Amino acid sequence: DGMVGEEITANLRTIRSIPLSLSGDFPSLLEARGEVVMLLEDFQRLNELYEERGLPHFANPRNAAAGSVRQLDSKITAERKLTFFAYGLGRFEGALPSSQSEAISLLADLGFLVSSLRQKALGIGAVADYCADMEKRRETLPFEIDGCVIKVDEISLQERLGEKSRSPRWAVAYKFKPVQALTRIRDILPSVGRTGAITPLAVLDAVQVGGVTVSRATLHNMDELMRKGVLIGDWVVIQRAVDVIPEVVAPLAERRDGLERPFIMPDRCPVCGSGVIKPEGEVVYRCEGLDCPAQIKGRLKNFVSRRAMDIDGFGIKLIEQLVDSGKVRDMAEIFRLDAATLASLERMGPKSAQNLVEAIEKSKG
DNA sequence: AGTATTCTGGAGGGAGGTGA
DNA sequence: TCACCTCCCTCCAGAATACT
Repeated sequence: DGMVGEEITANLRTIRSIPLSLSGDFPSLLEARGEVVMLLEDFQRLNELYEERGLPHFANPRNAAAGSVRQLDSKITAERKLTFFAYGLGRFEGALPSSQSEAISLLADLGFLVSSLRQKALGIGAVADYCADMEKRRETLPFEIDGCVIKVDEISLQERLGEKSRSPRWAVAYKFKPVQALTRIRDILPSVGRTGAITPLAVLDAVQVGGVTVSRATLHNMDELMRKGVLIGDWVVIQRAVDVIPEVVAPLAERRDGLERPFIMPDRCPVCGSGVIKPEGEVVYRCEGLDCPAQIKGRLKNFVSRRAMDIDGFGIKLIEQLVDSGKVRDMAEIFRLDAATLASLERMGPKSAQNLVEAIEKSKG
């Protein structure tokens, strides 16, 4: 996140397209930004190798590349064969290029691999043509892509445009149409989140979409479900929104056989049995229960996963046990657990329980 | 009024813990 | 030692909410 992260230098040194020394007239300080990818050819070869070794296949190049970079043993990373494409400059000391395209040419001169598909386009028409052309050529490329990045070329204009909190205003992604697939909705379940929001969740017949097995998809809320007109038992088109989140696009009404039935929002929370209300002006239905285990677990999970508390090995499973046994309803209560409960936790044995006990003892100090 | 941020959902895969 | 399990992290759309 800019402050905390993983040390992957040793792994990156195994990537051949990252030069270990720069060539030509290089600046005194250079931060090369880019992307690590696994070429389709290398992905296929890797899976063949794993096949020979009797190991499971990798599902897709993107996750295989992400996992390879995180390896603790760089020998494994070296074997995976990754490729690095440089696409921009970060910190820099020296004669700064005046445009994005010059910056990329500079990176190439210094010995970095840069994309040969990049192109300068004058005007939005040329940009649109380029994107359309790339979408056509998508299947023939040596790596998977899901779109194009369009950048303002002149650095002075980039500086005038500035940045938003997480992304610059001078660059935008154009995403291709997502890959779609057909499957059937087995059931729609009401799922209770940490805020009590009850979300209709489609349980699907598992189907492959863009290198991933999809078996569940959120329908967000009742309005969204009604707008799409989805029934339990429907054949539906699904897609991965921008290649990540599974989404139900639309039902195929012509495939209905009359056995489909609508999802009805329960009037009692499926987890705690409390009433379900739809607050005025809101889209979501909510569980009214103050002690709803689903909400408590959700809140505690969220709290822990955001590392608000620095307890090593503090397990979600342990939280669930504490909530299920009725011993804990919020974070503060964890620190007020009585001696008998702590003792029984310690007897449970798992390291996470002992870590928790230790953390609580420390907090009392 | 318009823009930014936060929250929520699911899947894949690595790391590390657990138990036989 | 090995198989299995849990957890974490990442991605982004849509809704709600916060901020300018």
